[in-house]
Amino acid sequence: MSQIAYKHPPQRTIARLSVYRRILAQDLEPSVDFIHSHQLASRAGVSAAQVRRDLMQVGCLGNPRRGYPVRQLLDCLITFLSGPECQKLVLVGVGNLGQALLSYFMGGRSHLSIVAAFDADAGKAGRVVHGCRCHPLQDLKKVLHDEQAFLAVLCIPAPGAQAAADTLVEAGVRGIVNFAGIPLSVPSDVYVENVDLTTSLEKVAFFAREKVQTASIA
Amino acid sequence: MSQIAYKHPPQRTIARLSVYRRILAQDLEPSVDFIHSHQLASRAGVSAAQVRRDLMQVGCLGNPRRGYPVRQLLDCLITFLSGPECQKLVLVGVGNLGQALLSYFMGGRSHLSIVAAFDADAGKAGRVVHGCRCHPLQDLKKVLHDEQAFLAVLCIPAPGAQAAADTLVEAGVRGIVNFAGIPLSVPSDVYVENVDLTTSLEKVAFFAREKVQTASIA
DNA sequence: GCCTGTGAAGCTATTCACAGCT
DNA sequence: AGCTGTGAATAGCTTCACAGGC
Repeated sequence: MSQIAYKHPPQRTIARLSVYRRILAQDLEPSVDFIHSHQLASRAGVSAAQVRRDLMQVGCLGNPRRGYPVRQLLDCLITFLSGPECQKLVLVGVGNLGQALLSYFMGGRSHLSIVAAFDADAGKAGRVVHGCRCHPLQDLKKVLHDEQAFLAVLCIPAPGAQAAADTLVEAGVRGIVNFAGIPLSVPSDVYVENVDLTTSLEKVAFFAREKVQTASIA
Repeated sequence: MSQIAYKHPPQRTIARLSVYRRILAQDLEPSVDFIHSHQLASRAGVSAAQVRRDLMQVGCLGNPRRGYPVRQLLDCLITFLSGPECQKLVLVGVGNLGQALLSYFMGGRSHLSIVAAFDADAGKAGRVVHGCRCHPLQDLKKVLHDEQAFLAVLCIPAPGAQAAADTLVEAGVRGIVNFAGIPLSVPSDVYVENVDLTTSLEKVAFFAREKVQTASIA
C-alpha cells in the first residue's frame, strides 16, 4: 500500500481527453485563444460538467471569465496522454484491416507513430505499405528492441492472435490494441484495449431495434 | 410512462452477449451440448457471475447440474440480439478502411449482412468490392428503400461525416456505426455507436505507461 | 451574470454471497 | 459437492448544484 492512494483516471475520461485534444488541435481556428467548457462540450458531444470534471484530471486550470487557454490546455493534454516523448507502435498483421490502419495512422501524429509492420506471410516482408516497412514475424523481437517500441496494434485473424500476443509480450510490449475479436491472455502489467468490430455492428443492430420498440411504448 | 417500467439492457451486457454468441457458434466443438457459466466466462475473459447476470437478460435458463444447453442458448442469443430476421446494413465510404470492413464482414454472418456500399467518388460506383456492389452517394435513399436496410456503417473522413449521417437519417436509417472520429448529431431515436481508432491507440499509450508507473509505486 | 472547480447525489455496472436445486 | 439465479453490497461514472472568482 502506497502512502498516498494513487487514484487512476477513469477509462472513459482518457477516451474523452483524446477527443478534446483532437478538437483543440484540428477543429479550432488558430485565432481562438480561449475556450469554454460548454463550447468544447458541444463539439465533443458531451456535457459541460463532464468536460470540467475530465479536465480536473489533467490539472490545467481555466479562468472563470475567459475559459481555458487553448494552447496551454493542448500542451497539458499531449503531455498527460502520451508523455513528453513520441510513443512508437508496431502493427502486426498486414491484411486488409492492417493495411487500412496503416493508411489511417501513417499520416502525421507527432506523438504516436507506427514504426514497423509485421506479417507471417514471408511474401509481404520487405514491402513498404503506406510508407511503413513490413518485416517477417520472426524479426519482431529484434526490431522492437532496435526501435524501442513498446506498443502494438494486433490485427491478425483470431486463430493466431494469442500466439502473436505472447510473442509481443515476450518482446517487451506494454500495451496492445486488439482487433482480433477474441480476448487475449496477457500478464496483468500489460494493457489490452479490445476493438471488436463484429460486436460494434451487433450493438447497433440491437439498440436500433430497441429504440423503435421503446419509442412505441413511451 | 408505460405501466411496467421497461428496463433496457446495459450496453456492456449487449457487447458481451455478442461475444458469447460467437464463442458458442464458432469456438465450441459441436459435441459439447452443455456449458457452465465459468467455462463460457474463461473463454470470454470475464467473470462467471458476469456471465450468469448477462444471461438473465436473455431469459434462457441453465440447469444447476449440467449448465446451459448450448444449442438453445445460441438460438436465444441470436433472436435476442438480432431479432428473428436478417438485418441488412449498408456501408458508406469505400476508402481503405471501408474496403477492409467489407472484406471483414462480407463472409458469412446469416443475421447481419452488408447489402450495398456507397462512395462520393463516382469512379467507384458500379465496381464490386469484396463481393459488394458500390453505388454513387446520390442513390443512397433509393437503394436503402429498395433493400429495406435500416443500419449503416459510416467510414468516411471527418469533414463529410455529418452530411452523410444526415442523408442516412433522412433515408430512414435507425442505427449507425460511426468510424469518422467525430461525434454525429442525429435525432434521439437513431442509435450511434462510435468507434474511434485514434482514441483506442491513445488509450493504450496512456494506460500502458500508467501500468509501469503504478507497478513501481505498489 | 456567467463561468470554473468540486462536494454530494444519483445512476449504472460489477462483484459478492447465498438460498435453492440436482 | 457444485452449479444456477438473484438480492444486496460495492465500485465506477455522470450529473446536479452551488460556492467562489472575474
